This record gives sequence, structure tokens and C-alpha cells, in this order.
Amino acid sequence: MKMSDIIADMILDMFDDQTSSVQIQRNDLANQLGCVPSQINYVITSRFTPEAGYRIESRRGGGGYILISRAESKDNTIMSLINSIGNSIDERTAKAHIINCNYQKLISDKAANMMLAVIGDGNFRGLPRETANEIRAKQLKLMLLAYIN
Amino acid sequence: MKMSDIIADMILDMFDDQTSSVQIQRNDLANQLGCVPSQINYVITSRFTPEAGYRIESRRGGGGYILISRAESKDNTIMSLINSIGNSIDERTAKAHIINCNYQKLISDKAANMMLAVIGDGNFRGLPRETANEIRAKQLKLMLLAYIN
DNA sequence: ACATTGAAGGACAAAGAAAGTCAAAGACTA
DNA sequence: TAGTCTTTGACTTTCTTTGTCCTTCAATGT
Repeated sequence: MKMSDIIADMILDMFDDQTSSVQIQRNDLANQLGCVPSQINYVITSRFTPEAGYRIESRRGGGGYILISRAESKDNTIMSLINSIGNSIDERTAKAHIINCNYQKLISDKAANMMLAVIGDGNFRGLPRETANEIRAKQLKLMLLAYIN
Repeated sequence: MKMSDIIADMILDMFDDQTSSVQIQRNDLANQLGCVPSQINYVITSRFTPEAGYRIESRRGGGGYILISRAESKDNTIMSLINSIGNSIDERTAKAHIINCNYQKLISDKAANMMLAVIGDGNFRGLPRETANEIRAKQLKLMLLAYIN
């Protein structure tokens, strides 16, 4: 079996029905499994993606950690929205999605306002349209994910 | 748990709903917790910052002390944080502000996670650093503003 | 008043502890 | 065999801990 799969399984096993997040020590885990630390990063970036419903946080330095949280939301409406957003989205479409989610009570007013603030074209003034659309897509997906976590 | 976090929690616990300021004896506290005195300074400068709504006063010599006072209103604190952010901010600083706000209970976990998701460097990959910093600053300010409205 | 002394706190740098990045090399697969 | 996925390792960045030396202040004795 591939090392990457072993690592991924290991992490997956740490989630149980109760907990929706898992904390690991990168070096410890690497040591325990006999791989180099950076392979943990590889597994995380290739398998524990936003599209798969995972959010990553980390801290360096003494007592550092990597925290992997998964979306625990029953309604997967938002998850499928996340997956439907490609790697680029324009302001109009993004706005429509947000307003729609809010209208359906999937996200709160406050969250919707924060999202709208972020995806506004004004923030990307000066950038090529396509670049802006790509950044917007990444950010929107991550925000939605953070919201349902 | 990290010593720094223990110290920060200890100080936070000394605030109650009534009192908006806390006085400590650096050496006593260090002794009590089993760390070196200068670590108290580290915690204060890294966690109890003006941006997070704290003001520090101190006195040396016999009977010296450190006085930590916090701002009364959460919204005011966030407003002054917004004002302290210029038109450019790097990931590290933005992250520190967000984590701090969350730590001080100025913003919810969910909001903090959404903000962290947005300001992450990964979203801006490929852009010149300064361009990314400018976009990040705009977005962070707008999000904070959306949060308190 | 003045000098001395000891009790604080401050500043800063070095060492230590994690995690992140990136690119090159190797292995697999269509 | 081209293209993708994995593995590895060297180097970087960030955060924390520790220690040493410096400055300030109050009390005290002359």
C-alpha cells in the first residue's frame, strides 16, 4: 500500500462519529509512520481539500500543530454548491449564490454580508478579470466551508 | 498546553465582567507558573496588544507592577483595529489580529475561521506580494465591518 | 538632601521547536 | 512514453522558551 494512502487512512481513522476535527503533530506522525514530514503536507493538500469538505489550520513553533476539520453539516446543499463552483467565478454569480443561500436560510445575514464584502469587485480593482475570478472562487469556497464547519 | 497559552488564560481569567483592568506582579506570576519572568512579557506583547484592545502600564522598582486594561466596548475595539489596519497587510499580521480577536471573544469562532480562510496566502498565489497585501487589507477591513454591523 | 542598596520590571538575543515550501527524482498509468 | 502522482530532502519561516544584562524606583541610612 502506498505511504500516502496509509497516512490518509490514519488521519481518517482519527475522526470518529463524535469529533469533527483532528489535531496532529506533523513530525510525530511522520516519525511514527516512517516518512518524511513534508509528505504529511502532500497528503493534506492532495486529499484533505475544501472540495472534499476539509479545512486546515496550523501553527508553527513550539507546541505547533496541524488541525484538520471536516464539514459536519447534515444538509449537503452547501457542499454541493462548493463543488459546483469551479476555479473561477464572477462577482454577479458569486453574489447570486450568496444571496440565494441566505434566502434559503442556509447562511446567516451576518455571514452573507461578510461574504459579499469579500467577493466584491472593488477589492480586486486593477487585476485582470480572470485572476480576480480565480481568487474569488477560492475564497468563496473556503468561506462557505468555514461556515458549515 | 503551551506555557504561553496558560499565562494568557491566567490573565484573561483575572478579568471579570466588572473589572476592566488587572494588575500583576511579573515575578510572582512567573514563579507561580514556573516560567521565566520575561516570558510574561512575551505573552503580553504577543497577545495583549493595543490592536486587541489592551493598554499596558507598568512600574519598575520596589512595589512595581504591570497593569493591563481592556477597552470597554467590543465594537469600539474592532473599530479601532479596523482603523489601525492600513491599506496593506501581510498574512502573518492579519492572522495574528484575527486569532487575537477570537481569543478575546471579540469575534466568534465561525467568523474567525471565515476570515482566516479569506486572508490565507494560498488564495493569492501568483500575485505580487504587495498586490496581495492590499487586497487582503481591503477584505479584512470589510469583513470586520460587516461583522459588527 | 544624598548616596546606597535591593527589588522590581524591560529589552534583546540566542537557542529550540515546529510547520511550510519547493524542486528534483522516482514510480505508475493511459 | 508522456504525463501525472509520490517520495525525499534541503532550506525557510514562524513561534516559543530561556537567559543575561540593563534601567527604574522606593526605601533606608548618613
